[in-house]
Amino acid sequence: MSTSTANYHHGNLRDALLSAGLAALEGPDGQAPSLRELARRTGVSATAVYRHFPDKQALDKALASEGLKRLGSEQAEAAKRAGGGAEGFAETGRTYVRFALAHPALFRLMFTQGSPVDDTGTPDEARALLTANTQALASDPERAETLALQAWSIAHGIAMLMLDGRIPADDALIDRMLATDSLFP
Amino acid sequence: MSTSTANYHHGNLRDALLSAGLAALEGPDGQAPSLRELARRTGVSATAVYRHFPDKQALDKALASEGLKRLGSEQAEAAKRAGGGAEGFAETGRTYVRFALAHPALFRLMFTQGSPVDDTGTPDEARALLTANTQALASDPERAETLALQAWSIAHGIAMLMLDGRIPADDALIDRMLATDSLFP
DNA sequence: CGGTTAAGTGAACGCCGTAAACATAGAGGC
DNA sequence: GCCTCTATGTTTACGGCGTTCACTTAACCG
Repeated sequence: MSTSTANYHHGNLRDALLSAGLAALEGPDGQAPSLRELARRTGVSATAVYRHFPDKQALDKALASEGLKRLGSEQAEAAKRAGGGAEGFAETGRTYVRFALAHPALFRLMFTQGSPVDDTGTPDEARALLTANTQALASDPERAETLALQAWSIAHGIAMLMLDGRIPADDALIDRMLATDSLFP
Repeated sequence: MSTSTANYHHGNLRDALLSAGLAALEGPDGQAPSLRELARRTGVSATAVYRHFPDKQALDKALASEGLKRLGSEQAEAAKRAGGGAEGFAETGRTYVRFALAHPALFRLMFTQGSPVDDTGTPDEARALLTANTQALASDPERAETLALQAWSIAHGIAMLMLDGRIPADDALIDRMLATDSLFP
């Protein structure tokens, strides 16, 4: 009856759902929102979602992919701000952990969905940064890949253990644990 | 009718549920079992579970706690087999990651439930091993705790990234990434 | 303008965790 | 040996979930 019929054909439900999803993931509950809840918030019936995503997991993957994109750009910006090089690389690590603490539910979602490289073949920005940095910084190019995986693992481990409450989520502690000279000889 | 009335009062439903839960977590689906599914497998109504656990999360916590106990004893055994010392410590790290790969669903559950130190105050064996080893091995005792958290983080990061399919779950790769001399100067 | 199709709807299914009321086995006191 | 009490089960029911199905409606295209 009201003008709300104007958006019966919603215009862009897909984007609206993703925005609502990202917003919900930032909420205080730290819980991934249900499909029905998301539909409710968007003012649409639950089944309408299926016109844009084959199932809930597809929606989650889209959210995860957006999260990965944001992490990558935050890391790139942080590295640039630090002037690149070794200090820039260290900054990508700190940014990784801080991102996880700032967006816990999104960060979890990013990793419980399967790897996003399946379809395109090109890696996300975060991963590209990692390999580029380690290749530039490793003395022995043979060790570059191992170094990359080690650096990723320690940042990811810190992030996860802090998210899961096993380690205090302390900014100074992040710096201390990621101090490169104490880690890599 | 049959002798099945013999276990109407089940004897030890609590333990039966935990066994069924641990068995289900080893299953190929890699999914935590539902409360109802667990009750079904144990041959009992769903609500019977509530006589032994206040809610599903309590059941999950009990399963997680058992998982932590098993991880700790596997680590202790591995360290002893390696003769203790630095090599023993390194072995606890490898065991940590291998445990995660061998019991993915259980390992995940162990960390998505809150820290188990809440009630008793005494840490689990895995954690006790970690602090003992790092205190014994650190040159500077001030750095021992940082070293402990770094070692934990890298093992946990490797485990998680492998479980989530971000890094190939390769035994040789585990060894390479955890090689202590390449990590800690 | 009329018909096809993309994008919405509501009802229904079988799961889930959980609450409430009821039933029974077995232990302990008389 | 009975009676009662309590621990441990059962059935039924509720609301929420993801998903399927049959349907309506808006919008576009020839």
